[in-house]
Amino acid sequence: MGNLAIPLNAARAINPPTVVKAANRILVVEDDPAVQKALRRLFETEGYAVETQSDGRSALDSFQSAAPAAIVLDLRLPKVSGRDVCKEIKALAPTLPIVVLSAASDVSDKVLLLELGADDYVTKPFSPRELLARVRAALRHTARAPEQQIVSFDGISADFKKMEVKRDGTPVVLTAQEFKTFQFLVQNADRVIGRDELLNEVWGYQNYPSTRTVDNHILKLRQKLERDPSSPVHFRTVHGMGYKFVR
Amino acid sequence: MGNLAIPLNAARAINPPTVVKAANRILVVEDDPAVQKALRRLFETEGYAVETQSDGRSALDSFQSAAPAAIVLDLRLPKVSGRDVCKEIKALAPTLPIVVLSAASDVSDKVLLLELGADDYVTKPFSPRELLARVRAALRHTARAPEQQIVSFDGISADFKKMEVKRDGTPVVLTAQEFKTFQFLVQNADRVIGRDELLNEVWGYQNYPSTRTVDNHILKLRQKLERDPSSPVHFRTVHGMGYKFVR
DNA sequence: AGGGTATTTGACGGTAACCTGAAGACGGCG
DNA sequence: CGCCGTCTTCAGGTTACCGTCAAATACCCT
Repeated sequence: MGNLAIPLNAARAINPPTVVKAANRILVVEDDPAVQKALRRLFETEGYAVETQSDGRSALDSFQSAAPAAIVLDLRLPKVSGRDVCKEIKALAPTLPIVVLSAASDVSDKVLLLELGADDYVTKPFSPRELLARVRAALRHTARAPEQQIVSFDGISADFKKMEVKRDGTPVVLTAQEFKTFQFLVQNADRVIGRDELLNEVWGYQNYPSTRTVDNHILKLRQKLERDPSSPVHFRTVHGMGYKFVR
Repeated sequence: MGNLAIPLNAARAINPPTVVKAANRILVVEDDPAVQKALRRLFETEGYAVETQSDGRSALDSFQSAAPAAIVLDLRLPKVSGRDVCKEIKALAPTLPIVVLSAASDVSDKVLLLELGADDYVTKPFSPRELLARVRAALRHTARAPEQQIVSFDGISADFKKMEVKRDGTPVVLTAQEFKTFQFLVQNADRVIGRDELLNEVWGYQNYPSTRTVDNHILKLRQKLERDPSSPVHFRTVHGMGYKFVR
């Protein structure tokens, strides 16, 4: 196996017999050398170990031994198309997160990506930060595989997979944004979260609403979930800072 | 949110004797005076301190002494192209986040942004909100230092993520400024910190409150956290110099 | 295209936090 | 021991922030 020039960080990944999955190793599959180099720099400065491959066949050959925590895959590749690479990897390692790089034109149908089994995608040209964010998110999802998907407290129970919330057994209808806000707050319980962070994490990179929007959604959540909305227990506001969820 | 009178105060903000990296100072590099002015207003009304430069050379000359927390950089610049500026700054200060302003045509090349090492970009014409959101996101991410997030001493325990402080197990309520002051002092324990520095770091550079303000917050902290506020043990004053926190 | 729902925006009032200025106490220094 | 500059403390006046509402816009489904 090719334990060649794997960067310093990967030094922990010894242990020949069993293939150890390095927590922060990323396999980058990209044919353009310039982009490949830039991607390597991007991820390495963020503390990831980077393994690169330039075509689909070598990617397929090497991903088992490299045992990355995530794969960044360009769709346009020589030899074996990126799509087939994606499908095949997903077949062999269904939990391994894959983030796809694709030209804007390819993305006209998201369906394709779902078929491929990709976990997320960014379209070129993309902002480096966005790619980073997506990879990190993908890592979070699978790394914390047993991320609490069902929570309950104070008569409220939520199932994030089914997108169901109940209070005292009776279903509560949350809208999309409300639900996302709720989920983010719950999964970051006890932490103070600024409005900016909420806007970035929940609303994402396409909408840039004013901060009043956040307040309104918190208001709705309080009305729907708090026993006494006028004196909230769970959705607390931290003056000058943001909000904080406690159960 | 009409902080229009702020520029006056900013004019008084002379004499940084020691070069301190202000938590929220932004360097704007933009040659068009109108845009420059607009950007200044945008960031200043949001509470950031703004430093401006009109061309690449001065940007490179000044960014070290200005010590901004982030840079907003127009790609089309006189003298030295924005691309080179970006590359060079990234070489000198890899962790300093850079958000690039560019015409749509400039980013058509997928490679460009990655090669430059920019953290994020917005294409002209851009929405002020979007730019703000991206800058904030960039700031938040790099600010995520592996600082000690939980400290305890003498019956006092603090969790900076949760923004919780307890004395002998009972919660102590700190206001936003009090908390920020506390955090900064704790994370710079045993060091004498002048009022100027405190004002820069905790209050930001743009509004320059009278020095009484700092005293007042120290007072509050002593009242809330010291066992005997009249003879402080942890929040010590260094006559003629400033304050110093010891645990 | 139309109607209904979700989301966003902007205004307004109340309230908590903040800043300021003055008066007195303390400390350093001759 | 006395002077002067610096620090502490206190109490309004002012600002900035948050919650709420209602109107405007975006979104979706038929």
